[in-house]
Amino acid sequence: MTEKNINTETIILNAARVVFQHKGFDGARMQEIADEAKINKSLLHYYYRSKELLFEAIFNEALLKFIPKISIVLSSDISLEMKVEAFVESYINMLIENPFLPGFVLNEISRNPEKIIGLILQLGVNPNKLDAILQKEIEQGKIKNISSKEFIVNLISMCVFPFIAKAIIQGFLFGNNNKEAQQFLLERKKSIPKFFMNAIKK
Amino acid sequence: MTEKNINTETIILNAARVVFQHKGFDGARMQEIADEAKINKSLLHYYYRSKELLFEAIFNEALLKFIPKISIVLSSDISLEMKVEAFVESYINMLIENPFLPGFVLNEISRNPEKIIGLILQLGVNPNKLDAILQKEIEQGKIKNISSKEFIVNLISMCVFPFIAKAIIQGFLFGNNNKEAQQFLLERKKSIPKFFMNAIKK
DNA sequence: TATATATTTGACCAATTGGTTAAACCAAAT
DNA sequence: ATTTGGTTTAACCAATTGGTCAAATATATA
Repeated sequence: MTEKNINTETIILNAARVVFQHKGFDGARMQEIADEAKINKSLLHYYYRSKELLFEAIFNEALLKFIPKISIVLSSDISLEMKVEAFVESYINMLIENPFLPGFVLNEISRNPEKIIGLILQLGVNPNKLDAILQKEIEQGKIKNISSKEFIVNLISMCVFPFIAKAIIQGFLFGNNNKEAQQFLLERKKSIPKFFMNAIKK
Repeated sequence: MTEKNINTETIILNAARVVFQHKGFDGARMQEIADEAKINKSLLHYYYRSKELLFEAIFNEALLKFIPKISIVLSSDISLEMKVEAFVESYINMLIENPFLPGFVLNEISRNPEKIIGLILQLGVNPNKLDAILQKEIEQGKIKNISSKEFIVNLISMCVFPFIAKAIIQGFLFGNNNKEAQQFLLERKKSIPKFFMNAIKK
């Protein structure tokens, strides 16, 4: 009972994840999610009362995965360069496993910004820690003067954007060759930290 | 007659642009576009036979604006650094005027990649020119070794991504202070070229 | 085994939505 | 003034969609 229960719920969530991430809230159809899960449509409403609630379950999970857990990397006792390397490596690995995540999350946020304000404040990211680290490095003359905001926005931009724009990059720069485009994304695990550290090192 | 004709058509396009860019194809309602244009819904179908056709008109226009016209900047007779500055300046100006453009275009592309393959091939971007320029600079020892693909992807990532992620950046880094976040985007016209050139200069 | 409880299904519904159509309207030409 | 052409509207329609409900089925409990 409980096991079957959990199982069905997982099946539903997996199906909903696929459909919502590909089509967005407006484009997704409850029937399509039911088909994907190979269950009756009514069963969706049995476990999640409405499309809204089912979507929220998927979206919250996606948002948590999308928000990089920088603090873990930051608090480790390694050089800034290695921190950047470790962050990019783990974040791009996540993106390769969840290529539709960024587009999905960012799109739904901009479609409904008010809804996530609460979630964001709840998560409570503190840029202070990064601020302190950067300040020390700057004072020691190791890196150029850069704000933590620029630092984090530039780094995440270079990691995430190519995944959002993969189709267009693949079309324009790789003659629609999927393999080459995919390889390009992979290699960025190495090229981004190199590029990034060159930009800030003194 | 003709004047009125053109006028109505423009009114419709303006209304459709607003609604489609905010809600996407699936989220947009023909009735809402009609309301925005303050006309009868049937009139939409009189000028554009279907939602699809009206959407295509908006999307093609948006795609053309979104694809940076790099060649213009590239062919001018100024240093690479100034080319980068000019490109970022003009591109971010466009983004400030059309903040919803990137999310709209990229989202609809990833929702329907096949449809734009034709458009892309038609536009025919040639990275060769940029390739040649970079190669020369590298040989002259002015910049580090970097492929034109990395060059263009990194540059455009840093320009575009913050606009797609504005809501989340504003929430996390600026305590939902719109003005500060907007100011941040503006200042990137200067900070991106500086950061970027530091990364590639030798 | 019999009873109660939870799960799954098929049939159905009300609301929404893109689209159609015939009639009304309006400006210019005759 | 009447006709003619394109333009605009109101009423309507068929299909889709999220959601409901009662019946059926499986599962656990007594």
